[in-house]
Amino acid sequence: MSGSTAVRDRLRQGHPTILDVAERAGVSKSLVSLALRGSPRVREEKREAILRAAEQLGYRPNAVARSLVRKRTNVIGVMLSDLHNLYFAEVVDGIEAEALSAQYRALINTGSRMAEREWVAIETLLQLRTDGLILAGPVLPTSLILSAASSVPVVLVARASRRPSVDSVTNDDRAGARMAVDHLVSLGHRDIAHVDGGTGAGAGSRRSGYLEAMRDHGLAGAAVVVPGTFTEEGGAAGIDRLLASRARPTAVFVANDLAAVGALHALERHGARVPEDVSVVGYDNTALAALGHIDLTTVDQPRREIGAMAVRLLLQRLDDGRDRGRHVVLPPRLVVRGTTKPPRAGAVAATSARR
Amino acid sequence: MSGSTAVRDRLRQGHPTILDVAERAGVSKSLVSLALRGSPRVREEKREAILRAAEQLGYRPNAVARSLVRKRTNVIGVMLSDLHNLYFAEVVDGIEAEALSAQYRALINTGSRMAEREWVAIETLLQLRTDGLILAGPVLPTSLILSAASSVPVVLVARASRRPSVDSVTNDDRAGARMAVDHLVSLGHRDIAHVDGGTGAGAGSRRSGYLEAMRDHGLAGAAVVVPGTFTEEGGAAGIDRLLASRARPTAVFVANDLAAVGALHALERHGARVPEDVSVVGYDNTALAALGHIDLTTVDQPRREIGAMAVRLLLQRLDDGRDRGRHVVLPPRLVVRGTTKPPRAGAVAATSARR
DNA sequence: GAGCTGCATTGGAACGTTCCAAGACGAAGG
DNA sequence: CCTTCGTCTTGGAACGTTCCAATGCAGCTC
Repeated sequence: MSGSTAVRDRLRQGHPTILDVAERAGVSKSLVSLALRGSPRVREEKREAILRAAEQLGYRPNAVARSLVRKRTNVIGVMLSDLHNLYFAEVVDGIEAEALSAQYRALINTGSRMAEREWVAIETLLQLRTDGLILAGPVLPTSLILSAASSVPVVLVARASRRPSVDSVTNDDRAGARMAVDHLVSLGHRDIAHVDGGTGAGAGSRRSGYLEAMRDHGLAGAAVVVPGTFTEEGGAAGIDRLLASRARPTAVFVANDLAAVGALHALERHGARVPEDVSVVGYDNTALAALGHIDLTTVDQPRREIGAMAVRLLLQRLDDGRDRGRHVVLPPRLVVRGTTKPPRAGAVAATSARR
Repeated sequence: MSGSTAVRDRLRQGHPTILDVAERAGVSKSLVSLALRGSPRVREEKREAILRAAEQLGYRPNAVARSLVRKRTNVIGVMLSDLHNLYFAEVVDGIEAEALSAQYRALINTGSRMAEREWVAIETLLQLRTDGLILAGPVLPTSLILSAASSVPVVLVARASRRPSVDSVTNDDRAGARMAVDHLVSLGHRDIAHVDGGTGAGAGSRRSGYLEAMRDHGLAGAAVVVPGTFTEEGGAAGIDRLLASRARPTAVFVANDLAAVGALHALERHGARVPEDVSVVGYDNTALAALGHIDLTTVDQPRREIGAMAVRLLLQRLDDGRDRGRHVVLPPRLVVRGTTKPPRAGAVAATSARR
């Protein structure tokens, strides 16, 4: 017995285990396990001895071993398509807060916006046996998402899904786009263009929302959509294309904040002042929009809430055994800042006259 | 034998294991293990049968079990103090690329800039037995960092260290600050103020670099430092304070980009045009600075390289058994954009006259 | 045809936990 | 004095891998 102790000591290089604690406290490994997990049926005196021994040895539970036997890691894997997009930072805040309060940990992995890298990230999380997966803004094909979902609960964030095997949390892009248009119309704008987001997540719905709102306001004839992307360059290129083809509109609704900043700069280049000559509305209310120097009117997505909801959906599948798909759509909110104001009298008249 | 098979099948709910694959392929678990890891000493015919069986069952290796026996997870834990800071996004790119090429995975956890949450994040990674830890911009006390470092190799990013047990990678903040000043001086500025970064990482060195450079240019008398922070508000408040106390300088070096954007806005508020009236230089060259609408002259940190270097330092300890501390300091680089230009003749004259 | 060699394959132990059925022990009850 | 009970404690099995020593077997040599 003391022989085996000697061997343990001699060979020890790594972390102390529950057996080391047991030996030092003079109890069995089982009791150590019980005590460390706070079981009420451990005699007070032994509990103290065990905690003391663990403390002295610098014992730290091995989550790997625990996960193996429990068949649960209590970890939620988060695949972030793009760390550079500030939009996701706050979503992650919501995920972490909600996960923590349910005794789960969130582990993040990123995909650098490339389908292949995203799959590597997901495969890694699956091999680590995370209890559930949150995919934030994935660009990879639905078939791969479904294949991941066949082995673990999956929630999609910022990408819609109708599948019963994959939950999703999105904001109501269509409604948000309508809010943007409604706001501009209420300021007196009628000549409102849209720089769209191409294949970006939610871009299609934002475009539809814009078109619907224009129609509802009787402005279908004034609606113009120019192609763009969710990038600064995309927004700037959209403005260039817009101004090349027609008279300057009095307002532009751009598909997201980053593109809106690009649009702001392009308008400036073209000699148009914002908001005096042209009003600009973005989408997402990222930290960028809130900068004093940019001060962009935009549509806010409840990002923390989106993250928290994603975790809740996961836990419902994990703990309550739900197996029907849930697709939550959260309402956005207009945030009025400095890039929108009523059009100048002349501009309005011109547009009215044209109709 | 077929009895136990039936039991396995009936009870199967979770993931298929190596045993399921072995059974289906008609070989032992050991051979499956060998084949899946690409050992050359498995007969071709069996290898194919095994791969086919694994494929059909949708087998996915259990990294938890593997880690337990190998006593290695091949995972590098990354604790990010703040996801909202774009500075770290690119550092993570470097970390991921370098880790991937060395067959490691990077797993990220965040601390929300609160020491307590940072410790939770680190503790989680330690319990998961990540092979090494990269702490990016941690705010927690050195004692805790040392305690983590006693059980696993730790590299600090964007926080200097002199300890032998903890490696670090930083940029040469002092040299970067000098570059900023040198640039302004070479444009003809002499009245150059500095809005500092308070307790932010590197802020102290940037301040020293500024003061040294001013002294070296014979401008010690013109040096002014006003307190700020690494935030937009910090930069704006710095400008407010600066202009309240004295005549407007012709140039300002602000401790980081975010604060510089705040400064830009504050200067605008005070009726000073940038760069016509005042030149502004930031630090970090984050994505923010590159926005066309902001176009900030700034000092670039080689962020990808910093991340990659952090991984390399970790691997040296892990694989080559290095145990002396290494503290790498990488050179920054000036990026000239639109917020700096020579001072107007009058302004220079005024300052010169004053001396 | 016995012994050797080398290759392909195998079973068992180990990793550090949790869980479970069962053990030890003293007190209470008959 | 023997049971029974309850409380606290224990050893062994299991989780899914990897690693290692050992086995089987074919072909070769003498």
